[in-house]
Amino acid sequence: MPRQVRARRLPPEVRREQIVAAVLKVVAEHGVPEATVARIAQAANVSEGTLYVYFPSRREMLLAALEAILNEMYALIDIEPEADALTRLRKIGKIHAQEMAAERGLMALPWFEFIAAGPQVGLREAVAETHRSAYRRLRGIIEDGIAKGTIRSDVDPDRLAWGFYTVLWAENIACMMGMKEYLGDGHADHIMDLILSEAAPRKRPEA
Amino acid sequence: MPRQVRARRLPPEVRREQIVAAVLKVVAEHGVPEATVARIAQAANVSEGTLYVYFPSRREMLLAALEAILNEMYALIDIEPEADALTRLRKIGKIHAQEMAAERGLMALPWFEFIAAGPQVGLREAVAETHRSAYRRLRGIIEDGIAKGTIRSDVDPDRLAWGFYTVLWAENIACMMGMKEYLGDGHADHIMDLILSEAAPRKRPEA
Amino acid sequence: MPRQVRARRLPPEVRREQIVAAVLKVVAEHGVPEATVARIAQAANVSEGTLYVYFPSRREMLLAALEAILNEMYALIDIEPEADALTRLRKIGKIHAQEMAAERGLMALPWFEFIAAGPQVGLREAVAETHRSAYRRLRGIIEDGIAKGTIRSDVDPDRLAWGFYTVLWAENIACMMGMKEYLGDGHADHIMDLILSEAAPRKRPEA
Amino acid sequence: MPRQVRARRLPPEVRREQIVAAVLKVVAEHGVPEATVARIAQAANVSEGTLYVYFPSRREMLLAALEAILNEMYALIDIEPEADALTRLRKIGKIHAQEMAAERGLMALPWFEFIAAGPQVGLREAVAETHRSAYRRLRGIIEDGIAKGTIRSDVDPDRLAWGFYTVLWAENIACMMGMKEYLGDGHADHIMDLILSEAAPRKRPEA
DNA sequence: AATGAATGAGTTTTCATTCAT
DNA sequence: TATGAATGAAAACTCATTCAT
Repeated sequence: MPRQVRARRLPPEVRREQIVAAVLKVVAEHGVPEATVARIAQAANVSEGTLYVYFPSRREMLLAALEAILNEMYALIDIEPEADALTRLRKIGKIHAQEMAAERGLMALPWFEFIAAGPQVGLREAVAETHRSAYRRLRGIIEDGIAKGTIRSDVDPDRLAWGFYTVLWAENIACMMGMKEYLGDGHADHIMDLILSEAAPRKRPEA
Repeated sequence: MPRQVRARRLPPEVRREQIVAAVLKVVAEHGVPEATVARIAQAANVSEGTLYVYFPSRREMLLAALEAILNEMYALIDIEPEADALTRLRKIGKIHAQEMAAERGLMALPWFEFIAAGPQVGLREAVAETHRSAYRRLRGIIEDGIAKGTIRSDVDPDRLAWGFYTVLWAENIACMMGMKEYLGDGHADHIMDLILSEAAPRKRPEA
Repeated sequence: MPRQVRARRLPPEVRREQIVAAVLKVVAEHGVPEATVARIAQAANVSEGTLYVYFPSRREMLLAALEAILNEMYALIDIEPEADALTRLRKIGKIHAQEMAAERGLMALPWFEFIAAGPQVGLREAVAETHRSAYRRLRGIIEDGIAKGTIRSDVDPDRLAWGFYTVLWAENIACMMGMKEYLGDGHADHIMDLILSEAAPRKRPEA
Repeated sequence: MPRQVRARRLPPEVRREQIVAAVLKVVAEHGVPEATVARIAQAANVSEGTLYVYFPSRREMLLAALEAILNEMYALIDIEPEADALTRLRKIGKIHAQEMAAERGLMALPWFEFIAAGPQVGLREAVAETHRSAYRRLRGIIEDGIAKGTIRSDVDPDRLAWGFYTVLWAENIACMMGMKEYLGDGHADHIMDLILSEAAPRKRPEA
């Protein structure tokens, strides 16, 4: 007869999600190096031993959390899927900037928080892969826009996608360092406009 | 009970620099969280005790290394001091890009490697301050350019300086994650051109 | 990476007591400053890590041990609770003297062994508080005796209690320094008699 | 040409005294466990290396300091050497009590501060020997008093000397723990009177 | 499946002692 | 004689991982 039932028997998938959510919470609050299994267990309202029933190691827990962030990023990218490419890009950029400025949600958990484990733990490669994955999705939008004529046909999709990404990254860094002066004064927005205006079709490239 | 004299007596200043160099080396190789005093001591070829003769704590060692990076950044910014502002900015951008692509020198040790110690250690604030310090220097160049007429007078120096910084940051991130495709294909250069061309005086601001 | 299971799983309370016992043993043998966690772990036959499962710090281990000593002292004070006050005091004094002379049991672990951690650790205050606590209990006996007429009504309970305590302290010091000549030849007993005879009611206060 | 002359060449004996004084100062301030050679060197205004020119080890420094305390105790005992024995004892007791209450001078550095190094360092035995030495001197006064008739001839000098010592010890302990209530309210004085009145010659032994 | 007590290697930091200068 | 840079063993404490229950 157990004195206290901490966690009811739960479907494995649910339990896993519960743990992943806990990892994200702890990482957001304390950063990766301080995301100890003890803290994760507490946040997940589960014993430390249970974590190891669902994950072979702390590293795997972090990777699972990274994947969750990727999905969040996908969700952001897939916002307003019926709009034209440029509109979509602008929308994505705007929301990202807002999230960064507000330090809110998963987006405010900068991806490279995961870089923090050091170059040799192998999380960095995972982060890079995550970025590449999101990047490809983004470029898909651009290529689609070119095909549909909503983006100038002479635009190099790689160039535009990376330009877009440049701003996202800078926002992430600024968010991570708490540089309100960068996030708050629309500097990133300005660069974003500059980059996207290059891609706008018709007439002069400047509006 | 000292058993063995490993390192010959050295002028304190030299030894300090030796240690700082070791810190940078270890951080570059393993990242901040894995930059243990044991590793630093080994890299500096001194005992762990010796480290504490020169620094009161591991944190101070890291801060000293951060300062060295800042000085490197200053040196980069002060390159070609007699040239006109735009030329200087272009030159700084070019060298930074090269260093990042080559993963060479101190510049290739991305500043925000130091962010990796986790939000609670207080290194992040130090990094942010370092960035602000370099930023101000950069803006000084711009303001000087405006005063001398080599930069358009209607340019907002903050906007331009942050725009410039945006690219540096993105390059740093890409370098840190080993994203050769970003660094090698001139994507950052392109954004840099876009930003700087806005600031060029005479004629139409866009080519 | 746990290699070996040294200690079988035990009810937490039992393990805690086991550790406290180990602390007392080590302190008695080596003194507080040399009561290292390594020694305590060895004495308790658990790993050092296990100690920190039950106590947040070495200091807390020492305080727990101090509390155990206080309880022992309480037990001594509460001996023969139905006897009259003077008889009780005499009995307490006698047993204390015996324990000190025999260097036996917890009583032989002088309280102020805990003072030895140095003035800055803050254990001294805890020791003082422990003494005050036992002192109050002792004074309670005396006040009770006065109320019941077994102690002269003109006796100042504080004076008598501190007088009693004076002898206990001296015995402790002598025990700690191994001064057999003091403990063995009844010198403390004599002072104790002197002090208690003052408190005896009726007739002449003793010749 | 040395940049800064810390300590002029000094007669060895003077330098030794300088160091011993530093040890006492540091022990009084920080206690034995915290009396590090670094602190001692600083207090003596001498390099750490120099300490080892005059003493083979930290332990010897502490023992030398203990000896200095013994001399201080001798000086206290030899106060008013021409007075009669009881007067001398009363005087000694009074000054000791004052010093303890005021936490002043070397006397306020309780001897058993030196016990703090732990039972196995061998300082305790040295402390005990110091006490015995002072004890013998004290008993000499008493024996002298008996011979001269200023102390009752039926008094056991050992008993009286130890009784006297009992109070000194208790005062030391109280001082060490900061028990103002004991030191300030004359409790120790009272016991002292009790003990000494036993030794007063003529008439009844005191009421 | 779930637990959490137990582990021990590893972390940062301290400090008595030595010895080349 | 005097120095203080250098040492390394040992201190307190942390934490990912295991496994008997």
